[in-house]
Amino acid sequence: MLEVSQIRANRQQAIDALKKRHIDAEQTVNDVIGLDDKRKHAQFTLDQNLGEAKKVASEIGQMMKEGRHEEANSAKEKTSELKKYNQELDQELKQIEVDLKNALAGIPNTPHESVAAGRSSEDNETIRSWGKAEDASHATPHWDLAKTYNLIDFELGVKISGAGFPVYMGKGAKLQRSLIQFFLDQGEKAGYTEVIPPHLVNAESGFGTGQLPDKDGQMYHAVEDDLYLIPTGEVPITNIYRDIIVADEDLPIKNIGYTPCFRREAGSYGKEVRGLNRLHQFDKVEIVQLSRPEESYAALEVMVKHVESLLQQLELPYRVLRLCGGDMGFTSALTYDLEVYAKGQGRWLEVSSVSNFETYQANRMKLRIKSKDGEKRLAHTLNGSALALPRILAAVLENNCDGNEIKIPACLVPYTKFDSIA
RNA sequence: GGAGAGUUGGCAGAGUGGUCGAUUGCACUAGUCUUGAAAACUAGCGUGCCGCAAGGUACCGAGAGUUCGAAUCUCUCACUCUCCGCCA
Repeated sequence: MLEVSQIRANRQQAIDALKKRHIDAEQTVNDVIGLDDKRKHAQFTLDQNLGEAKKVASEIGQMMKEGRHEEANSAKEKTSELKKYNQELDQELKQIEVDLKNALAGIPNTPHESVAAGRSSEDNETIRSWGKAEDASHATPHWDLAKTYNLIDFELGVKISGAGFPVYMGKGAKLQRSLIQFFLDQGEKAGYTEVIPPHLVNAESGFGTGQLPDKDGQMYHAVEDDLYLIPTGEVPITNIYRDIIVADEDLPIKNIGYTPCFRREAGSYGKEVRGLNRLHQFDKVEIVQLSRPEESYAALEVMVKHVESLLQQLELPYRVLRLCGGDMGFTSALTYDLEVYAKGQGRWLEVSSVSNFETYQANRMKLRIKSKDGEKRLAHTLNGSALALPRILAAVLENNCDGNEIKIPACLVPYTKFDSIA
């Protein structure tokens, strides 16, 4: 959620920045400022009236104490009208606050100045790439390899749950688990503290990181208990710090966590989503940072480098993209996507998304920093996949198969305890 | 799932209708004292909103209600603890 004070101070910049998302925010921004004006006025009037009511009440108390009952009774009668009026004002103020919050929550984050104004993934900018994306028209896609080598059973998953819920088996399961362990260990080396958060969250948490109300239909909802299955570890891990004031000297705060992720992916079908490319349940290791505003963009770069080092150790060719305004998530100010080249499909697969949300999530969550001299300000939040498992697994299988056996990348062998799948 | 007891500021813990946003202790910050530290003493020390400020206003788990007036009374919900039941 954008801050009203920022919108007021930089009204035109905000509108211009949102144009990169192809949103004309002029009307909404004016509405927000108008509602905020109304809110301030209503708050002022209410406070004044409450003060008056309070004064009368304490006077009555004094009269009662002194036994002046008649005076007290006549004063009581006079206050009833004031009381009624205050109730109306209170309702009015609450309504304005709800309207204002809804209007604000409906505005996406303002893109960073480096973000281009494109419309779709076509307009994303490739920042750099590593490794060679070999032509391999004869290479095999992972869904065939998974079957040949008995690593993943997609049909079995269909029986148990439905499409998009694969069953990993034997060395496939071990490889998956090894990747998770490798990612966690690398994160710990980079200074992240591991957490294992809940996999179901309440609506407040969903709102805090911005999944609600924007992406309501994309999450599984356990209606009976009004809990949502997490679409990413970002939600529970970032919400650890909801309604928290952190001491400046405790920053940056760096957490890493492995969680399964659940996404409804309503309406997806076709070869783009075949095999492991898009699932309803998948595993991911997520890194989250809370940062001082002036340090958040430096932190973002370091996070991207961390993800790159994982891909390099896995020897997977990749490229780093800076997303354009039209392709960027609702809550993000700047997002880098990392894509690996999957030889068997001849495609780039998105395996990580690293974002700086600036104060957008912090404002929703009321996550603040308190400096030594008592000054309070909103923190910046950042997160990134480090990494998302299924597509990494797909790329590892496709890129390391020589037609005979699949070689395990050296960095994983200490975890898998086998160096090839034959 | 059943029965009972609770939920107050960073922590502990008073407060059962009228200057209570809240006694006190600990922790924390600054100062005095000290060669330094400790101790002692002094002062400060929650959050939101309105306001240039002075100040005002709201918040005692959440929401609603009774009352001129609620931390205190009533109702609903959430959570915690104890006992019983069930269970990896």
